[in-house]
Amino acid sequence: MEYTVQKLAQLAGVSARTLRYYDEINILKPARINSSGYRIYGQAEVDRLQQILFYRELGVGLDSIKKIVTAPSFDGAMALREHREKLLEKKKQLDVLITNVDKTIALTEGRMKMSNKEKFEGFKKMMIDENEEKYGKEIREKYGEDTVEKSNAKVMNMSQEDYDKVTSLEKQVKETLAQAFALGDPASDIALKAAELHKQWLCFYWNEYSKEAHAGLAQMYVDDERFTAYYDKEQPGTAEFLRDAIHIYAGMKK
Amino acid sequence: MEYTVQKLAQLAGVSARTLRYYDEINILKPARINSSGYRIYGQAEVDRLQQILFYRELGVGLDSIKKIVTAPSFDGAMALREHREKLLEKKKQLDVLITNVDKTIALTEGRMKMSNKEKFEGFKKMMIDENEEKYGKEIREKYGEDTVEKSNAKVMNMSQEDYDKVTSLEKQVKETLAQAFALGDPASDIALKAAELHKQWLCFYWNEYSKEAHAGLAQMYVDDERFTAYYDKEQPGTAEFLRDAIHIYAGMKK
DNA sequence: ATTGACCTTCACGTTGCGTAAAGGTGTAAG
DNA sequence: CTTACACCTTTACGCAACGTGAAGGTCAAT
Repeated sequence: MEYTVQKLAQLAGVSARTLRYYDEINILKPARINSSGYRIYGQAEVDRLQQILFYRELGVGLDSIKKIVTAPSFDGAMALREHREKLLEKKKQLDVLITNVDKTIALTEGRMKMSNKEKFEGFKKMMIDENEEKYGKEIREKYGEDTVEKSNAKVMNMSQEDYDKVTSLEKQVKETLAQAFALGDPASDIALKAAELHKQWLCFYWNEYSKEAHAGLAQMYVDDERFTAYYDKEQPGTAEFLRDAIHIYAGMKK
Repeated sequence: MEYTVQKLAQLAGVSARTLRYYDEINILKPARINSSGYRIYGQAEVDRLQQILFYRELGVGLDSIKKIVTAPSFDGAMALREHREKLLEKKKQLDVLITNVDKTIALTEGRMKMSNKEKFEGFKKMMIDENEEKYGKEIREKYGEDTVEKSNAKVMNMSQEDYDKVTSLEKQVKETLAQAFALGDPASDIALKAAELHKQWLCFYWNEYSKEAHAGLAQMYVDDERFTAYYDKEQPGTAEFLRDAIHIYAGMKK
């Protein structure tokens, strides 16, 4: 059986252009060229194309595929193992990305208007963490502890104070909330104190504060499992308790 | 504070070329150009670059970033949700790829020389499954059942019989093995029958058979958790039992 | 005046094809 | 025999996001 470009393309489910390209880069040459200059492929080429597509399906680059299919003695397993590592790396990166996107979505969904500054803080922190992980040891060995510390401080120095404040507030909210939860009354002074601290914390992220928005966010803490999980981590029911306290604090429960 | 390209580049951890490119595509213009034609960036540009890098870190394309940062009223959350979907898709694809690469590695590691034909069989089956999933409904509605069936048959007809045989053999091996395992003796007739069937099955993948290789593969079933998991799925210990049976069948245990 | 480290604008290379453009070929129908 | 239409060919630009020179101007210090 012999095939022209179009026929083979249809058979294999690729475009004719792809076949011409494969010809061009010497990865799949036609069996022969007929008198009119048409590319004619035979069974061997069909088989070879299958191989190529097989590896392509695995995400292997064409140049690597070339090595694999042109040199039959080439260690395909090694190439695949290397490729596997790359895939795993990519997947890890994707997981990080998805997590971050999730976080960002969670923030924007809460109608929080995170200032650019804060956005960058998180971003920089992320970068620092990554740099630490990747190059931390190497750099520390080369330049000593001090330089690294200074470098990190420099990257972070823009509003380190703000960051510290918000972190501290977050901690206070959690502690106060835990105490209030132990008492069990969302209308108690300490519960309202927790709500107040939560408002302060919130004001680091929101440009304008309103009782309605605050109450809405509190409700979302209960409705959205991501937030619920965060608040209920220590004590199940905390998210609900916080919502009630905030609703009372915001005067939403009459 | 004002920055030249290089300074800003260093501050933000990108290349000067990147900044010039961002200028070129109108995603980040310098605050002004000085008398010598140098790009001069100010605080606002620094902030904007942070935004850009933030989204870039999330894997968002530059054109999408452009929309997000140039139109402040643009729904960033929606863009992010869409982006999230893309990421999840990619991840799923990656998982499939990794699984397939794993399988292929497992095969080559087992020194199985899967013929191209068989490789392609698997490949085609994969493609058919995918096509079915994606377009099956649409195509069926358009062309009716028959056409689809014929089309699938056509793609598969190359060695459908071989495929059927090997599938049937695989089933027989599993069943015989289960029976033998219930008796508990890897030297029993039925256990050796399972080993024999396993050899037949194996011969569909291997070009040449040797007792040593067969025994080696059997050992790998125990050593490599991927295989162990496969054989132990119904009854834990089956992989080990099969290894013993094959070793006896191959005359490796005296 | 001369380095050397900056800056500028082209402009080509990367990957895996898609997509015309401009023209030749094969075959069936009018 | 012409016409139509589907197929084939080569050539070449376009895509994303820059990397990497090349050729030449600028700035500060020596």
